[in-house]
Amino acid sequence: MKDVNVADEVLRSAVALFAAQGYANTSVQQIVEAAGVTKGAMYHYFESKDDLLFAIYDRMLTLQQSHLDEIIARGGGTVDTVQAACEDVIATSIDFLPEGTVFFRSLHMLSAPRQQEVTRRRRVYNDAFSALIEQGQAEGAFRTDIPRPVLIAHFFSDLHYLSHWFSPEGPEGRDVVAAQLTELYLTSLRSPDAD
Amino acid sequence: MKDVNVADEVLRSAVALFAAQGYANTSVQQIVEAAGVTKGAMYHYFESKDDLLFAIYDRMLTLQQSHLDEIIARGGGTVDTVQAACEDVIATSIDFLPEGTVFFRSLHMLSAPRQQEVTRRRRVYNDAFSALIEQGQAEGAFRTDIPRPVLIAHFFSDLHYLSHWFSPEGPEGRDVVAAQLTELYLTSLRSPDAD
DNA sequence: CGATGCATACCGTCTGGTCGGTATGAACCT
DNA sequence: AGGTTCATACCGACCAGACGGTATGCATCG
Repeated sequence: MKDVNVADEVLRSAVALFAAQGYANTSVQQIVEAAGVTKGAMYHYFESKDDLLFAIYDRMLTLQQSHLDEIIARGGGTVDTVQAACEDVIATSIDFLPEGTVFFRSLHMLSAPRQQEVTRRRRVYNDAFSALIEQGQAEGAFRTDIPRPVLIAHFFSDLHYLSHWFSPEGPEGRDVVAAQLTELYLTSLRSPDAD
Repeated sequence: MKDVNVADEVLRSAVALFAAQGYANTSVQQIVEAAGVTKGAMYHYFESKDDLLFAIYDRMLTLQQSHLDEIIARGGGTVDTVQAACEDVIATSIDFLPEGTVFFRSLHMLSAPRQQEVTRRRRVYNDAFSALIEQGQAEGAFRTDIPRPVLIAHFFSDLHYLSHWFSPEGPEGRDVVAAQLTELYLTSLRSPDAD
């Protein structure tokens, strides 16, 4: 009955601790204590500490991918699509702040082959976003005087930095901040000589 | 004669290793081996591993502060000042990419009191930048419909993310990227109804 | 000769991971 | 239905090694 529950609880605790203290600085003991289980139980579900970290990455990557797929499937007008995508992605990033922290900070702690897999799947995500913008450029809605990789990085930087300043207890709510950051980004992205 | 040299070499190696593998995942052994000295030598100059990390932070904070002081001292027209400041800060961040990586990632590894000091000095830096923008807002050059903390975060996010995508071997040089990111930021920052 | 600048050997602690064992319960045989 | 078997879920004591840090010793220099 606790079958899934234990693994889930361990993952939950691991995310919180990794985000707060970093992967290398968090011991397996701490994790299992926080999860209220024993080390034996944990090692029954995960092969190693590395395995545990990868499970977190896998979850996030899957979530990210399905999320973007859905957005693209919605399709429609390009500029509006990009705007909706940005707001959506930012809002989701806020919902998963601790996961995001781990996601961005702990790549180099993974074993080499897993690092490669994560990088590969991340690139897929990146490319999908890049394609959205390229489409907008083709329609003349987005500026083309700045290399697309820079435009992409300029957006992802906002996601990445969220955990360093955004607080759920802060004055602005999730959706407000998502809208504000999107507004800033789209303003800089729009073609100067658009309609 | 090697007085300063040893401590310097150790710091250099530490920055490179901390940036590449993280603080907690880097052993003192690795650092001294990379620096070509012994552990005894290192502990002659630094009290602890924590001390070593703090020395890196101290260097960066000092550099940052003097840098911003200089920019502000230059003064002049607000919008141009902000633009120059942005380009300058981004370019400098590129020059110190590994240091920046450590600077952003390893705060929570410092001992509590030192963490506070770093946070305090960081806030000073932040506030100075915020004041620059406030001035621009007062002159009607910058938008006021979005909270200033969000505007600030939107800028610092670019700095923070640099180490995740910028490569000195990439197609664009340091100054070009600095100019492009500044252009993007200032476009989103400018008041919609400016001259 | 004392102080500085190191080298070397060593220590206690904590880490990720292992391993023998047990409780539980479903499946199967008779 | 009662007994046997077997897999799964889990426990908790334990280990080898790596870690940060220290103590001691020695060479050099002023």
